[in-house]
Amino acid sequence: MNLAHRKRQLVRDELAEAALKLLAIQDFEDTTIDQIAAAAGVSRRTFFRYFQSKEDVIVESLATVGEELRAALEARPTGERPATVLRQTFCLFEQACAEIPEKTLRLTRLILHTPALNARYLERQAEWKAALAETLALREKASRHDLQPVVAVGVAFAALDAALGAWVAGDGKRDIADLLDETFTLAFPR
Amino acid sequence: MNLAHRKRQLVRDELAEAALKLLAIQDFEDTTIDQIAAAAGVSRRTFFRYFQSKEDVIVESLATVGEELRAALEARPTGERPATVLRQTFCLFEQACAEIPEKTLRLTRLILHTPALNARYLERQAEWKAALAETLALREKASRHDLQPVVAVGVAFAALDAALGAWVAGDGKRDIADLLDETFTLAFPR
DNA sequence: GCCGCGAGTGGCACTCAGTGTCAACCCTGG
DNA sequence: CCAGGGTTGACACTGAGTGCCACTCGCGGC
Repeated sequence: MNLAHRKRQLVRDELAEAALKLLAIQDFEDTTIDQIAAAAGVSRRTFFRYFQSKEDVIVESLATVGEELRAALEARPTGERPATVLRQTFCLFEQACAEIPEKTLRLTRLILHTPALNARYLERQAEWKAALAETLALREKASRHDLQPVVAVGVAFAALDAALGAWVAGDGKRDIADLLDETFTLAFPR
Repeated sequence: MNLAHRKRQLVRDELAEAALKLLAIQDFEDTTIDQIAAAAGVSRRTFFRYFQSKEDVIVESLATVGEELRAALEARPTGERPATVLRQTFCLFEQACAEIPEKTLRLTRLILHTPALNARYLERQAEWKAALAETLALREKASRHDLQPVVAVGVAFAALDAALGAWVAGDGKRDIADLLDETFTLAFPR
């Protein structure tokens, strides 16, 4: 049973890697699923047994981020002001950028510069926002329809977007942690 | 020449109206372009001469908002702080919500609740953000890579998103201007 | 060793979005 | 009357995504 599971993971990784290799030499729009499947040595039909769409091969790497963000937020000590809680929660992104910088940079640039991928990313981000707003509302004991947590999370993601945009614009030269510090200070003054 | 132009506009409106009528009775995903074209009395091919995609029939109504926002921002008197400038700029949305509330509410709910439409809307929003950030940067005489205007605009849209979300969640019962005041106060404290 | 069973796979056919092409058809101006 | 651009419908085609079915392979039971 565990062997079958690892075999599945193998094909999955093979497909994702084949997609990334193809996207290094041609545009996302020009890349067909037939090409990706052929490069991974499986049929087109099998591709769709692993990913729901062409975009998912790339964006799939963000699948677990939502739960990780929620867990990171819940782990923060009570009493911290929302701005600090959210800033610390976003340390999650710093880690990815620091551990494998060139791959993360390439992937981030790809997602931000490809309309179809950007759309899927924003879809994911909307889920993260909802999850974090809910968790933050519980934390702050806000009433159900209080807009404060929703706005705070939205502002935090505005800071994240600005920081990531500047990060790829500067080819990853500036430290993402510094950029996040700067945008958070601007977004949550005082 | 002007007659031909009005004829074009007629077909365009017919298609948009047919789409809205269909979406009142069935989901966006279940609605095919054949259905919309047939309802408007034209061929499928003609549909694509007026709209680039199925989503565009709905989102097309937002086509001019980008330039309108930019113009509204440029019209604000110098010396106003960014938070005030952006709040006043967004009065544009209040007008639409006030003039034809039930149609705007239906359209907004549709766009926010349909993944494909939401994706196109966010794409548009990204363009608006870029335009406003550029204009604001000129206004504030910020240096080219200053993050302040980008963050300010992002924060403003976080406030807009929260307000619009609450507006449709409350079925338009609460005044959108009040909601924007509330979310802007939360997003730009002091 | 054989049989059955479930999971993974490939192939095929199908729908639907979106695009290129071409012939027919206005309307308008000369 | 006719020559022109602009609009249209029909057809064919690619590519995304889905449903279906037959095949295979590894496994435990008999």
